[in-house]
Amino acid sequence: MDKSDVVAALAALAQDSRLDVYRLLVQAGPDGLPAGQVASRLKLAPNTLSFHFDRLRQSGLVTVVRRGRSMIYAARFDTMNALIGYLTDNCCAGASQGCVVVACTPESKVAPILESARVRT
Amino acid sequence: MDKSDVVAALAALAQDSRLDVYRLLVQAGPDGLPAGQVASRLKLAPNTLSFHFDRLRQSGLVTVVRRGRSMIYAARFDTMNALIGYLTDNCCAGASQGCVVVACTPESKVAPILESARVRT
DNA sequence: GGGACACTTCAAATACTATTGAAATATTTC
DNA sequence: GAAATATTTCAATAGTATTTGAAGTGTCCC
Repeated sequence: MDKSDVVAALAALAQDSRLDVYRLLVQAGPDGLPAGQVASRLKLAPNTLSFHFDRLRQSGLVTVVRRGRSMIYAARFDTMNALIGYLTDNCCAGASQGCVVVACTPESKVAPILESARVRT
Repeated sequence: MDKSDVVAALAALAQDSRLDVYRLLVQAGPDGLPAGQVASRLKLAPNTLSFHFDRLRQSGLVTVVRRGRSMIYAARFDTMNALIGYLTDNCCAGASQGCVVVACTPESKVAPILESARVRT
């Protein structure tokens, strides 16, 4: 993850609605949520939400797959971990004081859908 | 740390120069660096840098104290930890899969300067 | 106190971001 | 295939951020 990716991810998260969306997806876990459910929970207009999802997707923070008429968005934990790693990297020039690194690696409970699941990153 | 603080901190970090500045301060550790040294290392105009420091300070990511003619800026590790905590909070609805939380709590090697050290947060 | 040094503040120009309403696309159901 | 559902794309507008040059403030040293 290079600097421009990090800036893009931070910029994506640095907005009220998107931060809410992202956190909702983080809490939802690897199986994600359909766009409509995010829209209704957060009371966002579908076109506005679509714009925000796009930012999150372009910056690598979420993935999306189509399932029927719905678009299922899910948080990318690898990106979140890389982001945090970048921020805390070489903290205090590597001094030994308690700097623990985060690692979120949850697993999906849903079997991967192979045919209709073309993931757009 | 409430949502608006988190958005402010993320927005502060979501900018090329500021991200560089912040990381430099994180690596420098709790004793910080004088503004001029940051300016020369990152090749930034002093007024531009001052603007960026202000953003970082307003969002609680850095502190500043005057030492003689210099302004010493330092990263606030408590804010960084809170920020990361917010992002990873309730990850996967609290599922038990390996979600470790970060904690950076380094200590200064410099004895606190009591007279001239009015910290502006 | 006068000059040099280290930074900050101000004002103006330019560029980016978010939101809205209207129209378009993909998928399912009848 | 037409209607309904779920979501995206487009165009316009209003608000916010970054940079630059010029001027200002606080501190040290003679």
